[in-house]
Amino acid sequence: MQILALIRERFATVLSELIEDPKLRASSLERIVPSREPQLADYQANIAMPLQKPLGKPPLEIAQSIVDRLNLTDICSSVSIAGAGYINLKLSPDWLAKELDQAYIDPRVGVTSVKEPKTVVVDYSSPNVAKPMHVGHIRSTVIGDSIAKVMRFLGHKVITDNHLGDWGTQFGMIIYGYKHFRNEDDYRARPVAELSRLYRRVQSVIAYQAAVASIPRLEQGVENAHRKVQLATEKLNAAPNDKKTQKEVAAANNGLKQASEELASTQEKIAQAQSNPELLQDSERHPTLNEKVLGETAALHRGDKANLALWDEFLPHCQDEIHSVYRRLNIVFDHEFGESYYHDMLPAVIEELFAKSLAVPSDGAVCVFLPGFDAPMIVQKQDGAYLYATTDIATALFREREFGPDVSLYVVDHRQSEHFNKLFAVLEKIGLVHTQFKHVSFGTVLGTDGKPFKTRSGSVVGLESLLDEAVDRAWQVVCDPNRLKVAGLEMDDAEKRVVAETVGLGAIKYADLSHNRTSDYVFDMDKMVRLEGNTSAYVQYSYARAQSILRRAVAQDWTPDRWETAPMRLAENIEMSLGLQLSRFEEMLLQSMQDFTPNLITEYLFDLARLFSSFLDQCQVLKADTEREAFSRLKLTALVGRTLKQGLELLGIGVVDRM
RNA sequence: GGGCUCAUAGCUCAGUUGGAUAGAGCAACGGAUUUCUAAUCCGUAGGUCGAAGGUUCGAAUCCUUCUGGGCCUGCCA
Repeated sequence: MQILALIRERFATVLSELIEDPKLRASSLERIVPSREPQLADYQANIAMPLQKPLGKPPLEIAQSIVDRLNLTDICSSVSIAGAGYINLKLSPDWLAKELDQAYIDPRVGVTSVKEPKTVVVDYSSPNVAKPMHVGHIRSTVIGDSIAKVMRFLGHKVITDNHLGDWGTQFGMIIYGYKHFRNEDDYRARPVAELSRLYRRVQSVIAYQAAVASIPRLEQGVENAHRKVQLATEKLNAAPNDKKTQKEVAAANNGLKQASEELASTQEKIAQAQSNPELLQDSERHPTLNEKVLGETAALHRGDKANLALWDEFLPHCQDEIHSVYRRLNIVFDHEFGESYYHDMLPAVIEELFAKSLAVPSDGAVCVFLPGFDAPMIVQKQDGAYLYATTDIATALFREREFGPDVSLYVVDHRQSEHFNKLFAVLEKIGLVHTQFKHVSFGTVLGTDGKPFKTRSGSVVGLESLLDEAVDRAWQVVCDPNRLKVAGLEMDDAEKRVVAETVGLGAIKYADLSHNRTSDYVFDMDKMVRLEGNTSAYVQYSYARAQSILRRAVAQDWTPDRWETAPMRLAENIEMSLGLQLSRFEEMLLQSMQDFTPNLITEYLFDLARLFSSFLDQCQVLKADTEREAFSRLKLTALVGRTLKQGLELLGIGVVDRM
């Protein structure tokens, strides 16, 4: 149901008589929007004011001439002019009720399929398989999954692909660790845990060695910063009132502070590592470990039999682990073409780049220089190894052959935006002009300390235990015996488990999706499982209340077949508001996919749930004055429930009938 | 140095692409209940939209400058 589109059509016929310039007409139509002032209007047209100059008439006069020609009598109960020239529309409750009657008999709750479906590839999640998954992975996974679901629901042909990091340096780490540090018994008993331990062990030695190696550079940096401060201070003494010099001193001091802090924190890391005898011993016995690991990786890529055999052996275990997470999150991909899948195609990529005069040798590496970028895109290293940029090009070429997408989305965090800008520039030069590439970037997941989770440093909470914790807390709140008793819900343990799982996982997903994806977001378990306010639990709870009423209706013999065919009526203001919100479901979905912002969906669902609560507060459903009224309200309740369920489903969040 | 990005209520965040008096949630305060599930509803209070200019009918939103964070910046992904 697209009421806005219908209203715009009506305006379009009028505007074609008043405005000659087609561009001006189009921009005017876009100024017809859902009202920002629900008290005054349902929809508003802000078109008269900007036409003041082009038409050379006062806005109120323009607005009046538009209103005079408009034919909206079937749709609207009132069309009025207000303020500086706003045209305010109020929908007719009778007309809206009929539209909702139509939506009700539609399994898609009134959402039509797009007229021109596009083939859309969504690349999301894409973890490195050998590293344990952590909170940092959740954004790409949850946001990407939701975008894919919504696009598919809207009628597009969607292909999801989990671009697994199954071929990178981390395998060199595990292979090296396996060769030197493995505990055979542990490996046999629990391969994934052992591999993960090996990864961490190797990784921490490399981090330690890198920290030690960086000390001279950091010390030099502090010294340089000192000198800068001295120079700037002397300059300031010579000219105490020069503002530019004052700034220089401040900047120099700031630089010194930063350099000192970096040195101090690195020294602290080293000190911490040195209190760990096992790590020190590893480091002594395996100097320059990073190079050795790169050597193992290079050997793997060269086709070294032993390493390849190990890779073949490790990969299924690693995949099992991440698949168990996806199973739990209820996420299924169409494809999982990991990086390794493209390995054989990489030489051809380099050849093609040379053939098209895009690539040039530089400092022993192969680079693509691009206008507007300081640094080139490096596609082959000095040692001959390929990089993720190379793989990304190969992937895009493969997807072009295989799927021929109109749109290709990369749901990856914002730190890689420059990489994608370069990638898209290269792809265009190669000739992939048919596809619209888009980096759907998102902010960093921060800890409660406000600092980003860093894959390579410190102890990171594993994703699995995080999910466990959320479910655990959901259980404590939702399945509290006192609460269930008061609510009159008797649940066995099996039902409780389902409820806790649904609410707990929903909390994590919803918290993520409800933030504007472009901003950084603080992962705070305490807040998201509090189950109050703008949370998944509130929306899920509203759904459960709706189901409860429908159950009670059946119990008093008001089965759906009796009221489903009855006409809906939007008599009370709150019913009208609720109906209006229901009618905007499709518009909202289209809006949210315009720039791929799922937070519009959570916002919509939260608003819908709140309106529903107000409705239940103000209107009796089962004890309505007349049966006719009760039937209408039952229908409204059912439609709210279905819309909530459908909306949550598009976010990858489930519902339960009782909670 | 260059580039990207962010700054909105005490806290966490929205803000429909430039529209009317800047909105929610949490926290605070005051009301409502023999509940169709109170995980609720209604209300009060809380703001120099980081700062200063500019663009125009109109700016949190656009342009410039400044301040302060975050990120990226040739051989990780």
